[in-house]
Formats: sequence, structure tokens, C-alpha cells
Amino acid sequence: MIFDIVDFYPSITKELLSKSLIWARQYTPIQDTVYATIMHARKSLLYDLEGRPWVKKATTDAFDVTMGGFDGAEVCELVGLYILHKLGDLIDSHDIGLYRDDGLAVLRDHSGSQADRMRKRIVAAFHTFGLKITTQANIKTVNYLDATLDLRTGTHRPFRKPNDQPTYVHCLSNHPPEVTKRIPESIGNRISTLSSNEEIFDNAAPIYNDALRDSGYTDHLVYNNSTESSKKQPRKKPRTRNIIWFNPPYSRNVKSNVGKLFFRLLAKHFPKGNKLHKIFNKNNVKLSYSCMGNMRSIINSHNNRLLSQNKLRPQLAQRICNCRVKLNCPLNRNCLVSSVIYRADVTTGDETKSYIGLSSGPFKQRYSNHSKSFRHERYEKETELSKHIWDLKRKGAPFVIEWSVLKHSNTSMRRSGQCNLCIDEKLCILLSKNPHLLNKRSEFISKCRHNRLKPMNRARKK
DNA sequence: TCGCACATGGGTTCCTTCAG
DNA sequence: CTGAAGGAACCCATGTGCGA
Repeated sequence: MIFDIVDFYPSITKELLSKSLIWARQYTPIQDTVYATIMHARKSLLYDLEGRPWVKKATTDAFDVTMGGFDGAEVCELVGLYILHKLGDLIDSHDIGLYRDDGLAVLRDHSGSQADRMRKRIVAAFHTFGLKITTQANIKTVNYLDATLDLRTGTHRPFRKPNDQPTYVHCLSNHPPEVTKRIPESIGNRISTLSSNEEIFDNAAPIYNDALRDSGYTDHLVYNNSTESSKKQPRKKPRTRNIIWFNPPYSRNVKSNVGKLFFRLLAKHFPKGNKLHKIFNKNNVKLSYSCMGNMRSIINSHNNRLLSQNKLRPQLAQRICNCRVKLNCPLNRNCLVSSVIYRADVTTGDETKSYIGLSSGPFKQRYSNHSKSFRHERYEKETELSKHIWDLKRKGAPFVIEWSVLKHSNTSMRRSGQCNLCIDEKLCILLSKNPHLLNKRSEFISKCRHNRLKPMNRARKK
């Protein structure tokens, strides 16, 4: 029996999702990424994890997000698992499966009318969750996802919807060569897996071969049943290595062999005998090209950034300093500025030592924490700056601290997944010409802590 | 309600120890 | 030599209380 949930994601009610979450947490700690995504979606819900009313009110009963996105997929997976669990009373859990909104069930030893009664019970069960499904029972052949399963012959073969012509990235497209090179091979493997024998593969292959030819490839798909033989002899799992990846963006316009140059630098600066050779060597450092961003999304994000800046400007102009005594403002009446890289210059006599830090929130808040660590000895070790201040205090050396903003930035993520603010801070530290910089080298390898504070991830902490 | 000081929490890396 | 485990350190972000 095959069934399809109509408008699955838009039909998931707050109650259903809350129940699914409560159920899932009984069995397993939910992965951080999944949890954060679901919690983000939960913002539009009226219930929290314990079923209590959620503070933020939603406008509608259902979500306003489409299922295509990451959020939708994760929510559907979770709710789907909950539904499958509940359907366990009706049908053996080994005989029913759900992928997003497509479901498949095997009914053993059921006559035609028994199977139809079961179909009706499953439809009714979905109704109790507020979901509608379309079903087909008493069938021996089903088209499920991208495969056709035939119970009569016990075979399976690739399936595509009528008029669904496969299209692939063109061989001359501006992708890393490894990507385009592997496309024919990966398609061949996929079609082979979906075909239960070579004859079925040969029947299915022409449409994919044509699509490959249209995309400029000369390769011909070959049946590959190695997956079966490899299953029989499980290979001993090799010891996992700690690999450091370098992922430069790939572009055909760049004629330099970036990879070759990179490894040449690696060999030059970390030769055998070097203290760091153990960490940075050809076996531990790998290179893989990443794709350049889609031109349309680059232009869109650029436009959005400019437009949102224009919207924010009037607000910024309203409040830039809240100091009671304006003359004492650490940033010259600009202390409420957010997302900045700042520098503190500590001058004692003729020596000036600097400390570079960042503040994603208002600088005033960060400043307040710094001043606390200067006042109380128990917070001496809070920052390298406070350590230095307490050093000077013990020596009885008079000092003056001057604060300045080095760079305005933001915590939005770059394409590489790195936060602008953190990268700018590291860059400022690297480019600083002050030989008496207080910052420690270990800061360069510290990870961004702003990712988790994005609205989506912030909910994780509630 | 605002501004401020302070306490606490949290994610991450570093360092040490120990077993295999 | 390697990886796991546990604690310490670091650098903030967030919550709370209090006086003006």
C-alpha cells in the first residue's frame, strides 16, 4: 500500500509538533542542529516542550514555511517518526515506512477486502493527527520516490515521473573538475543500485545517457554491481585521522594551480624536523575545492544588506550613547555601537600595550565587564587585558586606558560558514603593528561563538 | 524606567593524565 | 604514539538586583 500525505508541512499543527518533540525527547537527546531548527519553527507555535502555552502568539495555526527548506524537512522527519510510532498499533513497524510525505506499507497475508479495511483505518489514524492522505491499496507494483518496486517479479528499477527529463551540471560549467568528473560515475552507481539486474539497467540507461550527452559528457553509463560484492566482505575500518581541510573556492578563470602552490608552501614552511610537521604535513592536511556562490544569491544578499542598512540608520542615529556623564564616555559619545572590533591602549610612561577584542552586542556592555575585571581582583584572569592591568596595579605604575573602535562589522555568516565579526577580529590582531599586543596566539584558532546566538540557535538555550 | 554593577552560564580549546 | 576523559581557562552573553 502506498500513501501520500497531502500538504504535509503546512498541515502540521502546533499541537502535533509539540507532541512529537515531547515523544522524541523520551528516547534520545535530539541533535543540536535538529533541535535548533525545530525550536526555531516552534517560535510560531503556541506550545512549549512541556505543553504549556508559548508566549509568542502565532498568526495562523500552521507554519508559514515551505517544506522544501531545511526547516520543513527536519520538522517533517520528526513528526513522521512520531506518526509511525503511533501507527505501530495498527501495523508492524517493520512493514511501514515514511519519507517526508511519501509512505509505503507492506500488508502480508491480507485479502483484498482486509487490505482495504486496513487502508481505511490508516486514513482514519492520520485524520486524528489532522492530516489528510491519499492512498492506494491492493497493488503489486509501486512507484516510490525514484524507484519502481515490483512484488510479483521481486525486482526493482529506476523510476522517473513522465515528462521529468533529468538535467545535470554541464561538463564545461564553472565547477571544480572533481565534481563534474564524478557526475557520470555517480549517476551510473545510482542507476545500478536502483536496478535489480543488468537487463533493467540497460533499459533505464538510455534516458540518462541522453541527458549526460546534452550536458556535454562523452561517458556511457556502465552497470556496476560492485555494491553487492563489497557488502559481502566488510572492510576493516581504518583508523580515523584528524584531517585539516583547506577549501579554496574554485574558478576556471584562475589559471594558477592553487592546490600545488598550497602544498608547496606546506612543504616549505613545515619540513621534516619542524616542530609543527606532525600537525601540518601532506597526510594531515587535505585540499578540496569548493564551488563559488550562485551569482543570483550573491546579488540578492548584497542588495538586502544595503537595503537593511538604510532601514537601520535612523534608529542608530537616535541612541549612540547612554552615559550619564557624557564626558566620561569610553568611546567619545559612541558607546552603544554594536558589532565592533575595539582596541584598548594601556599607556604607562612611554610604553603602550594594546588589547584587541570584539563585541557583538553594545560596546557599553562589554566595557562594563572589562571595568568589573579591573576593579575586582577575583576577575583578574577574565581577560589578558585585566591580567595586565592587575600587573600594573601591583607594581603601582600609573596607567591610562584609551578605547577606540577599529572596525565595524556584523555577525552574519560568510559563505564559508565563518562569522564576519570573528574573522575581522583575527585580521585586526594579525595586522596590528603594535609589538606589545596583549592578545594570545591561541585566539586565532578559537571558534566563532556567535553562530549559536543567531535567532534560530538562540532558542536552543531557552 | 534607565543605567550600571555584578553574578552566572555556556561553548570552546588547552592541558594533563592514563590506558592500550 | 594515539585517543579518550576530565578539569581548567578563556571570552564573552545573559540574567538579576539596586539606586537614581
